[in-house]
Amino acid sequence: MDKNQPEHLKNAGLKSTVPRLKILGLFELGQERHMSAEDVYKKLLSSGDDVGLATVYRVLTQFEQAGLLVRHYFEGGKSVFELNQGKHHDHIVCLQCGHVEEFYDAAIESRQKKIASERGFAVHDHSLHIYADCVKKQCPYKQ
Amino acid sequence: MDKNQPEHLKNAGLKSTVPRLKILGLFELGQERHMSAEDVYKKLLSSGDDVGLATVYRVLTQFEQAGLLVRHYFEGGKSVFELNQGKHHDHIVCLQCGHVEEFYDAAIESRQKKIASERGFAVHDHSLHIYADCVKKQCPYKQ
DNA sequence: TTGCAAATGAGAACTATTATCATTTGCTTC
DNA sequence: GAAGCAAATGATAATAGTTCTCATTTGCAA
Ligand SMILES: [Mn+2]
Ligand SMILES: [Mn+2]
Ligand SMILES: [Zn+2]
Ligand SMILES: [Zn+2]
Repeated sequence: MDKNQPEHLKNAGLKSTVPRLKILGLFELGQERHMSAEDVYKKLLSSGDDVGLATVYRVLTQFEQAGLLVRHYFEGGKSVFELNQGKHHDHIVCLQCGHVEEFYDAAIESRQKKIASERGFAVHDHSLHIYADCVKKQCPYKQ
Repeated sequence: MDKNQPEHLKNAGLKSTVPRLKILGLFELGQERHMSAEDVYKKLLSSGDDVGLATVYRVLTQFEQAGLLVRHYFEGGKSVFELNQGKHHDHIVCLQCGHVEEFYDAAIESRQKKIASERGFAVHDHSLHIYADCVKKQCPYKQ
């Protein structure tokens, strides 16, 4: 595990507490890259860590504001978070199994900037979600 | 007002009822193109029409399933609906005033298809939302 | 008209999330 | 290391958006 976690928190202006370290750890060395608050909460519980759900929500929001995590609003109404690695990307979400795949396309990005500026908008950010079915892949829920 | 509304409903396999006609009317001749359930409910109330909130939600979902409306999930957690005019488009949302502008870009659309199919996904649909500030436009909330 | 399945409306229930507040914990200072 | 204290936590209440339940009403076909 990453011994610099307390530093990561300090650098972000957050004091190093048990719940924060556990949650950051889940993202830094977890197998799941995209997790909702509920996902995080359940993982903590099942690994015996006793963290309140309110704290999970609070910490996720703080991490987002501190730039440690990025939040996405996928369909379905719940926020999903992932480690902020400084590289913007967009997502393909499988409607059968929920599998999330990432992609980045410079052409799409530049078209967006162009379109927005032509129309007199100063872009803050954007979200591009492609909802699809895995056809060639292993999809645990589909066959 | 559109005298063919009952036909529109019939064609969609929905029987022509008072709440359905009122709601469809709001979208067909309303000034607001993108409306949430709450928006629709409030408009009905303020025009003296007594429709239950549950009915509004039910009817909006039925209209979506019937292909009369399209639903979008903008940030903020509430669904927004608009008349389905058969032309897919994406949205720029002003973070100051909430103004929504529509755009369509063939290059972006085809890049998306390409990316998804290269990775073995069969696209159902997608959403592209650009969050921005109106800089050249009239923004009632900004200045 | 009558009959009845379909639709509606009031309110309960549910889901995701935020707010409240008494208790606990991570530093700082002695 | 112990004391002090602001910041953080956790249990739970509250909120927002939406769906469910079920008794009553309505559209429409006979
Ligand atoms: Mn991602
Ligand atoms: Mn639109
Ligand atoms: Zn992008
Ligand atoms: Zn598009």
